[in-house]
Amino acid sequence: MLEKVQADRQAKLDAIRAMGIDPYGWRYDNVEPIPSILKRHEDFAAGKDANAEEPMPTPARTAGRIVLLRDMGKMIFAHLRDAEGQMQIALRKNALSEANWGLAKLLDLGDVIGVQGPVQATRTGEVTIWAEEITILCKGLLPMPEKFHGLSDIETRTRQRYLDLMTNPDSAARFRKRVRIIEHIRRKLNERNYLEVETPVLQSIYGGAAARPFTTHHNTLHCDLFLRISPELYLKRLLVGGMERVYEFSRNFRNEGIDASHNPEFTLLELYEAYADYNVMMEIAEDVISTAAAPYAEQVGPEADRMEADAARLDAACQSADKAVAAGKVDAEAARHANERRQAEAAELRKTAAVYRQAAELVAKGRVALPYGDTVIDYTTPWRRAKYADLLEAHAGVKIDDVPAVRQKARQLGIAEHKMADAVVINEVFEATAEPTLTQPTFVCDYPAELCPLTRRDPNDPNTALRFELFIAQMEIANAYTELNDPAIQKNTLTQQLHGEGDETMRVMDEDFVTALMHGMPPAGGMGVGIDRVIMLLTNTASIRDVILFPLLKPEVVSGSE
RNA sequence: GGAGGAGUAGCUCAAUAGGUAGAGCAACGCCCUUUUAAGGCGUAGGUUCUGGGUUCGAGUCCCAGCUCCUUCACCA
Repeated sequence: MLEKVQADRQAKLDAIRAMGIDPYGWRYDNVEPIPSILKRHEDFAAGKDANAEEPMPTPARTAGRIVLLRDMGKMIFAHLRDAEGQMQIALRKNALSEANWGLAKLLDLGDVIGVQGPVQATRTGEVTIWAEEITILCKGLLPMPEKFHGLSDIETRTRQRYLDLMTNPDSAARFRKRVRIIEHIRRKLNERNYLEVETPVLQSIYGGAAARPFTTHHNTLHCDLFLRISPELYLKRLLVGGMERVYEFSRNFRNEGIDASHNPEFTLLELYEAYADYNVMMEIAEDVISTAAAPYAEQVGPEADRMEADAARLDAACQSADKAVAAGKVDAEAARHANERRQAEAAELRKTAAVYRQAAELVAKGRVALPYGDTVIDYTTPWRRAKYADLLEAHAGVKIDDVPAVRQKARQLGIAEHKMADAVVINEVFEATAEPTLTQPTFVCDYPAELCPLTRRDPNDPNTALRFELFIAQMEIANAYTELNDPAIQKNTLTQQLHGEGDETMRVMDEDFVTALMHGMPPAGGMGVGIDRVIMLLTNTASIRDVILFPLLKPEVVSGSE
């Protein structure tokens, strides 16, 4: 079947070649983005250009992929989709050259073409390019996924992301948002005089985090190397060198489990600022994320409207299907099945719309609110700052320095505490009791010092480290320290290993890093921000795999490759 | 690694009790110059994820495996 479609398309491709046309096209200049054409026409039609010289209809030239095709014999309507929009084009036998019309009749869904012609609305009001000339830019040999439902199979959408992007505008829009959010963060940091730097992915000593690394090998150097689990120790070396404000959008690799919020390779923004501390990092985190969220908060209300309208449309489709069944035009069983699906989809839409509506109400009051799953996150600054010890006491009912009580609580929670160091037990209890409550943006401040080998201690309390983690929607979003710059203490904490931290996440001594500190690192604040998770939050996406273009999947087994 | 779910035409999905595997879209042929998921008539299209087993007969039941999803474990 697929072979037949492919053969049909190949035959058309050959026919195009026989006409002396290259079916794979060439450079095509002066292309106007489709949203721009639509906007131009809208402005013109609204009379904003009424005194302009431009004659109606206005000319346009654009290019895109054919995503809808209605061949009516001597006239063909098609929809062209480009990177950010979609519009109708009309191809008419009378309006095109003979060769162009011959080409038009050989077009298929999925082909990429260029079009030129006047823009004018149809009788029913759809803005359309009435083509005077078309150019084939690329012939597709394989069929596109279905035009209405698009591609929904999650595995195919991920493995063949190009199909997801070309058929699901929502998915394409999400990845564009990702790019814009990262641009926004970069701009914000540059405005603060930060330098974007690049540090090694291939490292002979891995550090800066507790995680299992991927290992690889360099052939001519005859040595094993690790893919970085964190850029931290390199960025701090730059502080020593006098680069006072540095950041890196750092792809890190951790050889650990995969789930909805963990991908083996992920993007961590790490930044370090000399003469700052973790309080400065809090301000930066708040500022950068809340201002990134702000433009999307404005769209929440309209999106709720759109979802409710879609749900109403599905209801209407159900009713017309019922009528068709009553009139005996449609198979009742098939209609019932289709209606069940429509109703389920409508119910889902309304549920989601209700959350958007709730967020929109907050936005109307001047707050920066976005939906995430079935809750609303309020990003309005300042964000809550809470002490680790206070949260532990509030949610676990134990004081942080009452170790026997903490251990008893751990046993109640089913944590095998007897082999764990005190600090590890405390953290287990914290994760089980306090973390699930952290839905709204919260800086959890001042961690047990033993857990934080790279963090400076509170001068008034050596058991407390000046560290915060930022939680939003129960996810750990950022992790920041007032950085430790005393080489003697640093060397000491790197050699300690806590019981219960896991054998394979050994702290590794990096002698050169300690040497760097001995040359003097200014006091500094540093932070890591889980960029993929920030994107998840701001795009209301439940799985990290949907915000990474090509997340890791197990390779498909090719038959006969053994 | 544990538990649960899914895998049917290129795509989106059906198949009631174990009894000839269907529909829409896409494709192919014909008609149609303002259509909107265009429409009409017709044609073709299947290793039901893979491999075993039970049975007169398996998409359906059993066993093993593969991939994906959810969840738990793991996870700075």
